[in-house]
Amino acid sequence: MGRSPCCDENGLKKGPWTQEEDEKLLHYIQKNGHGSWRTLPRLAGLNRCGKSCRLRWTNYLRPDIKRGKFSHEEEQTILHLHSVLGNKWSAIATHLPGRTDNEIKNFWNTHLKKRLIQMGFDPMTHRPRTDFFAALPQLIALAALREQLGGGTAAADQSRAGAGVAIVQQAAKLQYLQSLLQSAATTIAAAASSAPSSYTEAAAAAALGLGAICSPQLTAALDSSTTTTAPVSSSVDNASGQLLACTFPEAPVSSEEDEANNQQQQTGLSSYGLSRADDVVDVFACHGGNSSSLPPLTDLSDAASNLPVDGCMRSATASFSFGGGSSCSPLPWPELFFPDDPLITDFL
DNA sequence: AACCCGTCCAACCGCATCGAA
DNA sequence: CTTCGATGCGGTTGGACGGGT
Repeated sequence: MGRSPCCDENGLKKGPWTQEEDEKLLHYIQKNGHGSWRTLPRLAGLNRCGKSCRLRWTNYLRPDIKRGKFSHEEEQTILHLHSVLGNKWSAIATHLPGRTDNEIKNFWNTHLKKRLIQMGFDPMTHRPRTDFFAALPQLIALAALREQLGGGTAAADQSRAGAGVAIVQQAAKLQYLQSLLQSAATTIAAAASSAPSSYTEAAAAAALGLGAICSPQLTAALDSSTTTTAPVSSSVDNASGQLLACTFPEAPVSSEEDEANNQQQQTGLSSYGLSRADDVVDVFACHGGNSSSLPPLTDLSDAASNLPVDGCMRSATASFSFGGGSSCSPLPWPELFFPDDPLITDFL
């Protein structure tokens, strides 16, 4: 229970390791193994605490350490495993031979986390963040429009009475809806274009779904290159929004399965599942999967169950419920613009 | 050339966990 | 069962470095 006092001891060197120290440590471990880290520094002739020696060995000197940039596959593995395991860096590291937990942690904090945030994903939950401000320009414009059209006094209303005003108001409402939907679809498509492939299928599918409502052109553009029965997860090409096949080379299902399942159930961490087929794992498992699949990582099944049978669309759309949950209104303050319109209110 | 700022990453710190006494 | 030492793990820090102004 108690804390190790080793690093509190005075007189022990701290800070960066010198080449001489490295050589001593490497030499000793190669000859004797590390044995007890506590006694190792003394036996190896190092003025360091055992903890520091262990860290230096595991993170730097170990001969099987892989150096250099993370490959795309490694990135995908990290993203996926993090969505399942959370910040269990050591557990994640066991699936990436030659990579240390420290290295993965650093890579996550400096690259992947930021990228997810930029894409509008919550890096902890791997779910889209609610961003009310995305629709703010439309809200402001519509508020101004509404003010002009019918937001004034009763007298003013009377003076504008007539079918003409009503028609214009309806047109404004429709414009508002289309504007918001278009904006959402475009945002998703843009996010997908810079996304790691783990995320792009959901984004593309969600954009497709929204596009179907608001923009036939966008829908056609996305749909023409979408293969809804693709056997593996897909990604969206940066330039064109085309869906590209992308396999997932790790098979991270292991002893952590139980823990992962628990975590999924507790937090609804991810919008995608995990399935296995001949050492190729679907990042999204949105095409049916098989019996060994982990259960869905999302608690958004309500939203998903209302959608077409296509599994991909289901999981993807579930993950892109813009309100941040199935029970929330996906758009901010609908009552502001459609106070008396139950249809619109329900829709929103 | 000097400064600023952001990024990267090795290393540290402190808590958690495990196992032996 | 309790205590305590050893180790593991995750969060955080701080220095090196590079690019921009």
